[in-house]
Amino acid sequence: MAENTPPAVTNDPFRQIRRATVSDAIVDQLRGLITDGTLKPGDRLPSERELCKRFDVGRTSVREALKPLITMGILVGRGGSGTFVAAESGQYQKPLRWGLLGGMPGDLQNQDDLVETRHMLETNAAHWAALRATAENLAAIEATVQGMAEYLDDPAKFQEFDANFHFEIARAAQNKMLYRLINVIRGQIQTWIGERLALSPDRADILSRTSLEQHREIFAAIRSGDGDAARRAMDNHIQTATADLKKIAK
Amino acid sequence: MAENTPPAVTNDPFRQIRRATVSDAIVDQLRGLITDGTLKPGDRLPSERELCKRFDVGRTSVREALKPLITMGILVGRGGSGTFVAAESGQYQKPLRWGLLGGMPGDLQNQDDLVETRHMLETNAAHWAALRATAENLAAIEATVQGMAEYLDDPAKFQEFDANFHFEIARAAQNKMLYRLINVIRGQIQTWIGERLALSPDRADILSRTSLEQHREIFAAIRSGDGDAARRAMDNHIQTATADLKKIAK
DNA sequence: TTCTAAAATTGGTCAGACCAGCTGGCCAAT
DNA sequence: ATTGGCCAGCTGGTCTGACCAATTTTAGAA
Repeated sequence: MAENTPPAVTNDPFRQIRRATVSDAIVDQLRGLITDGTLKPGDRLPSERELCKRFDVGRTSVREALKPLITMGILVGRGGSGTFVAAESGQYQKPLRWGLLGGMPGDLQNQDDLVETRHMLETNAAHWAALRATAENLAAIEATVQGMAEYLDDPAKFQEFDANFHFEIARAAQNKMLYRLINVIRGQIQTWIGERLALSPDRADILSRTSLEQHREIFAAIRSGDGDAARRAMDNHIQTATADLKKIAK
Repeated sequence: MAENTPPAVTNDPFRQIRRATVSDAIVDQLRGLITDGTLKPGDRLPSERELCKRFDVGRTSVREALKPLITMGILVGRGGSGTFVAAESGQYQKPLRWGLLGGMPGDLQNQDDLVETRHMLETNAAHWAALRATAENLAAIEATVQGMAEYLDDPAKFQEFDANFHFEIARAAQNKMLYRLINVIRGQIQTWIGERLALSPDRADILSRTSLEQHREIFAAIRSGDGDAARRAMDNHIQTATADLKKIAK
């Protein structure tokens, strides 16, 4: 593994001197306003020209402060209308994706890392979901299972409910950090599944039926509050699903 | 948990339209050049004025493309010198931290999520490390254990080797994605440990001795290639360490 | 050759301008 | 009263040109 620059322990008393640039200071301030709730999702920021006057800086600096926040999905700029605080769900997706997958060539080893990490995250999510799921969580999960059953013959719809099933479990685990991770990694997995399935659409049907049965088992375990059973069920599901999809690749 | 906007399944035939901006296109292109290795860490980008001519756009657009990459730590701008590709470790640290911790708010729920996620990541890392550690990995891990033993009376040094112990295990798991996650989360945990330990420095000594013993057990399990034992040992270590630190908080 | 001071280069910032798209109000036609 | 077109004003996106401070390079002096 490359990934040098290990722990990077800095005992150096001569720290780096970095005078804050104007735009970075504005970034920090805006981030603070968002995290402390002064600016809530959907709120509209003052116009750039207005911010120039408020901060007493040039418009360049304001824009260069807004730009990173926009690129990372924390703000959204709508030309002609204004700049708005993005929905919370979008505020972490892009940086997380960049951080996890960024700078990594899409080679095979990487694919394996992805699948393995996903396995770890989702089995644990199932475990915690079994212990913590609320009534609403259970209802939401059950709804996705029913959706899958209903659309057994519509691969696109089926996959949609399949994905939602996993999302709802991640949500039921009541760990925001875990939810975010699964959300992002699941996105990658989903495209991978799509590629594989496109190779032999005829297989999709039988895979779906197996998958549905496994989802039912997972849900049953979660509903019964049995954390270990939920973990095992999810483990079993992911193992077989991954294996099946890899077989298709051949 | 807030985090609404679940899977965001849009069957709406009237999709959102968004025109691409110039700077975003440049961002994508630059990220591509970095990902595919055309631009390697340490490389110097053409000057902004040069990029203007290459892309045939205004300097504003070039700068607004560079700014997000700089803010996320993928590039570093040195005034008077140029803009450079950051070291690989810097390319995922900051984005990951932003995405995972969404600012840096130290609210309680967040802290629990952090500890729980860390537990999941590290126990799995130990498991895989036991199955995959190379001779070099084992040597590196052992070195950190020896370092801890040597600096039992120097809390700062001890913590440093402690942290490196966990980093080396993460590395030995041979999963780059997992390594990055642990790297970032460990950073947060480390500051948390520091805070707690500062509250009662006298406790540090006895905690260190217990910790060292547990590290030895983890290492032994990894060296023997027993994945389950390694997971249990790491689980035990983290559980007790977390509990002890939380007690200090009182 | 070595040292030093000037010149060129670079990122950071500002100001002013223009464009395309959005918003909201006004008004005529229905 | 509702609809649809129209227009003026505002907003973000982009471009240009300029200045500053820090750095790098160069050229000249020793």
